Amino acid sequence: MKENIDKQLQARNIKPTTMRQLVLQVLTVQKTAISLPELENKFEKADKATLYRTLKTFEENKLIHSIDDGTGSVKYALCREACECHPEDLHVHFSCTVCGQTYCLTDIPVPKIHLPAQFQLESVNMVVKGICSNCDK
Amino acid sequence: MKENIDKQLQARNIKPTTMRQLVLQVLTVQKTAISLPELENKFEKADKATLYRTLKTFEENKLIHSIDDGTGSVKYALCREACECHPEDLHVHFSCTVCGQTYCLTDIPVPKIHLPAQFQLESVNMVVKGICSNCDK
DNA sequence: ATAAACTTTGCAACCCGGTTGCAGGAACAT
DNA sequence: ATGTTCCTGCAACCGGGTTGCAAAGTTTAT
Ligand SMILES: [Mn+2]
Ligand SMILES: [Mn+2]
Ligand SMILES: [Zn+2]
Ligand SMILES: [Zn+2]
Repeated sequence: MKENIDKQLQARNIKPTTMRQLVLQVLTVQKTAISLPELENKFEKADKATLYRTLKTFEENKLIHSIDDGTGSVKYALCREACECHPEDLHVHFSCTVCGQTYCLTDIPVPKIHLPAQFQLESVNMVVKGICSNCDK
Repeated sequence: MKENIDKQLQARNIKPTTMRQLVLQVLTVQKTAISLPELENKFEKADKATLYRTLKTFEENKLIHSIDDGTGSVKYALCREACECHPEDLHVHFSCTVCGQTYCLTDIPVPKIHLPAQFQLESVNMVVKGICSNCDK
């Protein structure tokens, strides 16, 4: 497992420090996207700023992507191995209004949009809000 | 003009106080979506809390809709006259990474998404980021 | 091996958008 | 006129995010 973690980091040109290994471990176990405050709570004693910068580093190197789900805190989730976070790589996200979980709908690509003349697309954030399958029962 | 402002308020069952008339006036003139801090700056001396509650009232009564464009502050824009903010009523938004303006692309409806089983849709926030026609020159 | 240079971490402080409690004032109904 | 409800202004607070800085750790050059 540790092996794998380090490989992932190296594949994205991120030096495998202890802190980064731990954070990536959490992100790997995690099934839904996680916010900075939530990440903080996963550790007994961890510094917000360090975690913050760790996430920034991960994001810059496209190990993770961020989702603004409108809940007030940005969430983060692992990218697929080959992801370069280009517009074609993007998928839809789902934010549950009951449990607050945010899901990567990796099978659902963001639909192409035909923009008005002279508008240039760089990226898209598409978040569906509703009730997730866990809360639907 | 004042006439019109009051009519719009009454059409949404909002009592036309001075504050509300002024805010709606600003929102009507405004061509792009506006945030609470930006709205504050449109007035010499205005109370943030009052403006905040005014926007909330407007939103609850579907006179305006909110857009979370990921810039850190929620933006607001007028709804079309008949808008009920149902999923079918929603349109795509565009946030310019150069000038920071957020546009309502009212002609571009949010594409229908086929969610996984047991996921119930309530609403959608779709924001395209890029360079707007003004900044494209 | 030692020193210099660079990177990462931890702590504290700060910024800012958003939100709430409360008291005074305006509008409305009786 | 009196009571009730709604609106406004002020102040304080909250929480996520961000930064400066010095200590600790790592890498590179001598
Ligand atoms: Mn995702
Ligand atoms: Mn809009
Ligand atoms: Zn749920
Ligand atoms: Zn622009």
